[in-house]
This record gives sequence, C-alpha cells and structure tokens, in this order.
Amino acid sequence: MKTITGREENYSQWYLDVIAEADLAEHSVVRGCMVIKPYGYAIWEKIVSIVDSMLKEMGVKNAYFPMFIPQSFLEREKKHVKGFSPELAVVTHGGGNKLSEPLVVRPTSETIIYDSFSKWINSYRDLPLIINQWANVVRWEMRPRLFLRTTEFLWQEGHTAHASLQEADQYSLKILNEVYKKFVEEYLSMPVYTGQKSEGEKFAGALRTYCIEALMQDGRSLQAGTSHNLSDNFSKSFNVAFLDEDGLRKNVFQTSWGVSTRLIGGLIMIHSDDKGLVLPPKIAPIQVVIIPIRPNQAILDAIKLIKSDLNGLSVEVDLRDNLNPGEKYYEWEKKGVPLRIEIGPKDLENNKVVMVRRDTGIKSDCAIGNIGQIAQEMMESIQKNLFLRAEEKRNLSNKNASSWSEFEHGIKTGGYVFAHWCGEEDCEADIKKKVKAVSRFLPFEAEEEVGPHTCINCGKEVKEVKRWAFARAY
RNA sequence: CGGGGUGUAGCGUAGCCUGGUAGCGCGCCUGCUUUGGGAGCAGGAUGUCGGGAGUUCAAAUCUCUCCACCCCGACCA
Repeated sequence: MKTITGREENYSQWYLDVIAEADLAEHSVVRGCMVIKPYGYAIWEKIVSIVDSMLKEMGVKNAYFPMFIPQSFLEREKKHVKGFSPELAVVTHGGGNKLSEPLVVRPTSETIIYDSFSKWINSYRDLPLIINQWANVVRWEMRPRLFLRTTEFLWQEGHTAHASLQEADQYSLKILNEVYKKFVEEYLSMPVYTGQKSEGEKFAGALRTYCIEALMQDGRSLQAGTSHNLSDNFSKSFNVAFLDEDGLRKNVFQTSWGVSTRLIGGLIMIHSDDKGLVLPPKIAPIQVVIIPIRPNQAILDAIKLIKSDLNGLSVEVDLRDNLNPGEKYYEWEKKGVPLRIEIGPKDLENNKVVMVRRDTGIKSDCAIGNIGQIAQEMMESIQKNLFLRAEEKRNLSNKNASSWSEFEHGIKTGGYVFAHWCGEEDCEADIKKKVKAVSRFLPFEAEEEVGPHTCINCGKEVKEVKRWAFARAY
C-alpha cells in the first residue's frame, strides 16, 4: 500500500514504527487494509472521545446498524448506487449456502439506516431525528493509501431527518462549523477552509456536499470531513415520511456527515518533521515524557514530586535502563510527545530541570517548583503555535489565477489556486486531465467579486461571483 | 484492466550475467561495561532463496509455468 509522507516526498516512513502497519501478509484479500498499532489507536481514541462528546452536546444520540446491507437497498437510490458500485465488497455465501440476495458490506450506511428511519418516523413530533454511529466501513478502492484511503476504515456517520429542506441545510452546516471545523482547528491544530463541493465532487445521492479542507505540507489538499444535505432524495426511495401539523403526509429532508481515520493521516502530514510525528498537546496520548539521567534515589524522589505537580497532564516516565538518554530522546520525538523533561544529577544540584519543546526543539531550564505552571503554559503555546505555523504556510502558498498559465503554474507549485470557474463536470474533467487537479470547494469565506467573469479553463461566462479553490488532492 | 519492476532470516539487502557448502547490516537473545543526543566488547539463535516443473553429477543462479507484491494511469472519506 502506498504510504503517506511527512514533510518531504519519499521521506523514510518513521511513523510506521509507531502508528500503523500497512502491508498484511500475502493475502490479496486484505490488501489495502491496515493494522493500527496501540500508540496510533490511542490517538484515534482521543479523537473519538472528543468528537463524541461534542456531538452529544448537540443532542446527537448514538446507535448501531448492521454492517451487511441487502444489495437491493443500495439500488433504490440511483445516483447512490452508481457512485458506490465500483467499490463494493459483496458477500454471496453464508453458512455454507448461496444467499438468495447478495449482501453488501457497508460502504456507508444511508440505506440501511433510512430503512429503520421509515419505521421510526410517523409524526412531525418525531422530528428532527438525529442519530450517529461509530463503525467500520469498506470501500474496495483501486489505489489504497495508508490512513487516507484504506479498504476498511473507521469513522462516525451521522444521519438526520428534518421537516424542511431549510432546516436540514442549516443542520448540515451546523455540524460542519460547530463540530468538524471546531474540533479539527482547536484540537488537531489543523487550519481548514469550509466550503461547498462541485457537482462532480459531491456525495453520490446528495443535493449539496459541504466540506472542511486542509492543506498538507507537500502542497496537496486533504478533505478532512464532509457534511451532506441529502434533500428528500433518500426519503423518497425509502419512504421516510411523516404526518405534518397540517394533516398532510410529507417526505423528510435528510443530512449525513462523517469524519474518519483519515484525520490521523492529516494530523501526521500537516505537523510532522524529519524527526517524526509532532502532536498537538490536546490530542497527544502522552503529553509529557520525563527522562531521568543516571537515576538515583534523589532523582526518583524528585520525579515523583514533579509528576504530582503535573496533575491533569498525561505523563510517562522512561526508566528503561538498557537505553541511552539519546536513544530515548529520539524515540519520544518520533512519537511526537509535545514536551520532554530531562533531569540528571547536575540539574538536581541546581534544583532545576531541562525542558524541550517538540514543535520548536527549543531547550530551556525550569526551576523544579515552577514545572507545573510552565508545563501548562507550554501545552497551550505548542497547541497554538502548530495551528499558526500551518495556517501561515497555507496562506503563503495561496494564489489567485486569472489566466490559464497562472492557473497551471499555481497548481504545479502547490497550494490552493483560486479562480473563476464555470462549475461544469466536463470542464472539471478536462482540468483534471491537464493539470491533475480538481476543484476542492467554493469557499464560504471568500470575497464576492462583481462580474462578469470567464471560466479559467473553457472561457464560458461565469455567474458565480466567488472564486473556486483548486488544488492537487489526496 | 493497460505499461514498468521486484520476490533471499523479523526488516533492509549481496550473490544470479559466468551453476559448485547462502553472506552482510539492523533488530533479537546471553553476559560484562556504559548512560547529558541514536553505546562498546564477547558469545549466540533465526533461511522450504515466492510455489511447481524441467535441464544438470550439482540450481538462489539456466529454462518453462503459476503466484504474490510494488510503482505509474482510470476510482475515492
């Protein structure tokens, strides 16, 4: 499986040591799947617990649905099945017998969840219905890429039903802004743009797809989360309807939204350096590592004291005696631990320790009595610095293009290129062929520019007053 | 599915052209010494050379065949 890179293309894949394994045996059946190692999984657990509590604050309820979906379910929504059929894993036998109808391993759960919704919803009093599930899904991709596009991946998928299209639209935007954008920026220190996908890039079966999109260090864009306004496309096919106040039977309007283990890939790619992972403190499974040098009883006692002073932070003390301090430094740097505290006999004499920040590598002395407070300040500072660093890097590579040559040059040098565009699928396919880039989103934040404008590629007149963002993508 | 490449110890590889006891580095195990940025010495374990068939006194090496994986394109959270 193709792996992902930190700062440089083809950089040695240190993160495989600590986070995941990519190639499983010689069984083609599991090609494209990954093993997430304990340290990598600890990062995922952090993501899960934070996102889950943010969703619950918004009134979302968790539930669970089967991983097997009757093939006929998918076929009920034409665009949906067309979008997903090339990447389905299908089960044809069970218990030694051929099944009367093949079962699809869920690539996403709209169909099987909405089958339940049709039974659960009768009245306008049952709305809105807001359900989330944490699950694994399977998409038989041709070119898997570690974390970014594995055959099996973990995610949450939220599904809602509303009485009106407007309410559904607002809800999908609310999830995008108040959960996804907020989580990714505040916890992963990953600056994102929010926007709307083009017709060619939207979810199969959606009216509109909204997204958060982040720029990685190699100048490629990563779709970090999506939220779809499904309108009544699925509710018509699955007969999800309610009796309204006015006594009329109406179809519900729906949304679905998800973030996946892809976030771990984004986290790795946006912050890592040549030494390894760099984790924002709020997501790091271990926030502080204490490395004693020539440990004696006095040092061990001091560490006990320091540890209690660091309450609230997750601290690891590395007491292994078969490794040199230098080896330990490299190992914890590779794991991205935000703060390292070194304490040896010379330090103890002076009643201080040495503190080393993972993000900048800067070393500083700290009096033993101040460690608790200084460490807290450093956590905040690292969290913020990582965000600002990534944001600055992204903004510096942003470009506007008003001619094809500017556009082409902009795409080749990496980062987002903002340009006026007709929005048509054929034109997008043409652009992709020429420069290997597609539209990423129509930014919510962008300025409106009074027209008329012409399409950057085909030259047609463009009604849209905002520029689309283009970039090479994962 | 099209184009290119590779399979030798847990990982990375040499040997293949020109057939003759399968080598090296990392890692692993044991012991001692080390410890302020990837430790040193000594000893040790680990191989159906991707599978099958053929040529030969003899095959990792030559021939045929099957298989697997990687890279580049069409798919995509």
